[in-house]
Amino acid sequence: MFTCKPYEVDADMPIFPASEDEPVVLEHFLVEPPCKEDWVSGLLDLDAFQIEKSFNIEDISSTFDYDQIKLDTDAVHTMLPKGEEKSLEFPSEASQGINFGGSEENHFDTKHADKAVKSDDGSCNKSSCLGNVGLENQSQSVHKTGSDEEMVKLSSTSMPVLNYTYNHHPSLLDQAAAKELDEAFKNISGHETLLIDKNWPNKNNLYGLENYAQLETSLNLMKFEEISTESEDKTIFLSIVDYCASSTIPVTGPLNSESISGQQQMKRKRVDGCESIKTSTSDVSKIEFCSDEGYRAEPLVSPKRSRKPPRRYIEESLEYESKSNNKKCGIGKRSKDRILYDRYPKYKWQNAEHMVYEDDSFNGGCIQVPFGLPMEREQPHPKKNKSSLGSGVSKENRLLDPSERFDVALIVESQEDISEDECVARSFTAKGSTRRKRHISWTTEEVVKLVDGVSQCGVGRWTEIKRLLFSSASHRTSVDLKDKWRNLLRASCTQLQIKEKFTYPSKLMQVDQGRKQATNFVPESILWRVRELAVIYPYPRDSRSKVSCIIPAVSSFPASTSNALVPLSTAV
DNA sequence: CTTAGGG
DNA sequence: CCCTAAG
Repeated sequence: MFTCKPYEVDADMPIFPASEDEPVVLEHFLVEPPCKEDWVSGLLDLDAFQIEKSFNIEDISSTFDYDQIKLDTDAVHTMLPKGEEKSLEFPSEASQGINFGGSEENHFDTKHADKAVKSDDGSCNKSSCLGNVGLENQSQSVHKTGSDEEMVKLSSTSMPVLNYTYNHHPSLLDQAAAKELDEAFKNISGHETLLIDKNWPNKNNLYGLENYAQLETSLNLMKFEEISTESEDKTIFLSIVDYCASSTIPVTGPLNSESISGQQQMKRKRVDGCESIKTSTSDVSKIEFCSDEGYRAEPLVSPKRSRKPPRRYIEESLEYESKSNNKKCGIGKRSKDRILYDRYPKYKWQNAEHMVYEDDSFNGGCIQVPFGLPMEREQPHPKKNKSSLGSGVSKENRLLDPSERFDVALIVESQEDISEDECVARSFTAKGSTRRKRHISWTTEEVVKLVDGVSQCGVGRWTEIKRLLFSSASHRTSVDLKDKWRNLLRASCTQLQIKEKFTYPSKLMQVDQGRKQATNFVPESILWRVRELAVIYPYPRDSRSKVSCIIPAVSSFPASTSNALVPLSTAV
């Protein structure tokens, strides 16, 4: 409907139905603001401009918007009789106001357009509305000054300049308004410490200054023609729009994509406003064109832009929720955190990335991760996720249970438990968070199977063994097998070594039997077998060394091993 | 992805 | 069990 045309085009635009003056004026302003830099130089103390105070680009964008809004509202409020305030926010309202004519004064921000329209529309307003005209003008002026401030802010951010601007049009500004503006400015921008793109001022200030000049011109115009005529209003509006648009441009350059997106938002809003306006009068539409152009004048309308929360952010928050819902695990968050922290002190918690979320910059409406509740860190390597997902159920049963460490023996592995764990695990692993897999102690049967598997497939062929013998045991991964084998190897080594200290025969066997019952102590027979297998299939390195140590022992008990081996493996 | 190895 | 490196 209303396509925004670059304002150069506007100059040529045939679109000015209303009064001839307007086009002229518009052209005037649009094409070339009178005495830009000279004027600017005169107005601003360039020296005062401090490069150090250059802005944080991001801040600029945000502050910019905010300021505008704030300024508009505050200024208007102060300036205008009560009841007017309401209209400020939305163009639609403004348009209505325009149509009805009565309440138009109220709609400034939406802005000048509204005003202009209104003034155009209802001539009555000016006369009848008190100082409506006056007010409007004032408000406009205020508004402008506000924008001026912004300009200043953009350019130098130095208060002196601001003051200067205020003084510059004392007549136009209500002091109270000025104060408020000032305060608002301070509060908002708050930080004088600004960011610093040292290049920024150089590049952009001129531009801003130009705009500023334009503004000034418009202001002057207003001044001179205090009794605002429609054309004037429009011109003013245009100039302002112009200013906004042009001012935004330089900002965008240095700004990153974020700012751009924000501007887009603003643009959208602006369009809305324009539409509403357009409905009211053709003149307005014209104005709208000017404003709409490729540049975004939005800042006038748009509320403070809040950053879109990063995707990961959202995910995390969601995950957090899901976690909180997962109470069934009975895992206190605290304990979880503690364990996690213990386990992954380095990259899970200390990583600065998460700290970012605590940054103030996300104040806006974006989703925040609760500070007190550290999110689980995303797995550094995608590998983890993949493995858990890829191997199907293999790793899913991750449960973070502090008790797991202690009462291992009490946990009798059962498929039910596992499945339950799986659910839990999935929710957690979705994010790649690393939950420690629930400890499921190896049963003797499993050990035997493992040993059998090793004897069949050989050491190191863990995936194969898993496929053949542990396909049903989802909770045992090839890695687990490997680990277990290693443990068995060690156990065999140590246990047998210990054993050697005793007089060989039956005594120890009995002891082992007793232990076996208490804990899941691996039956010696199995250990023997393990050792034998270790000899046959030398386990990579350390096993070799171990085995080498052990081997003599094995050789020393050849009979027992051979005896125990066959029957036990099969029997157990 | 699979193994080997260190923790 | 976890994590990482290496192939």
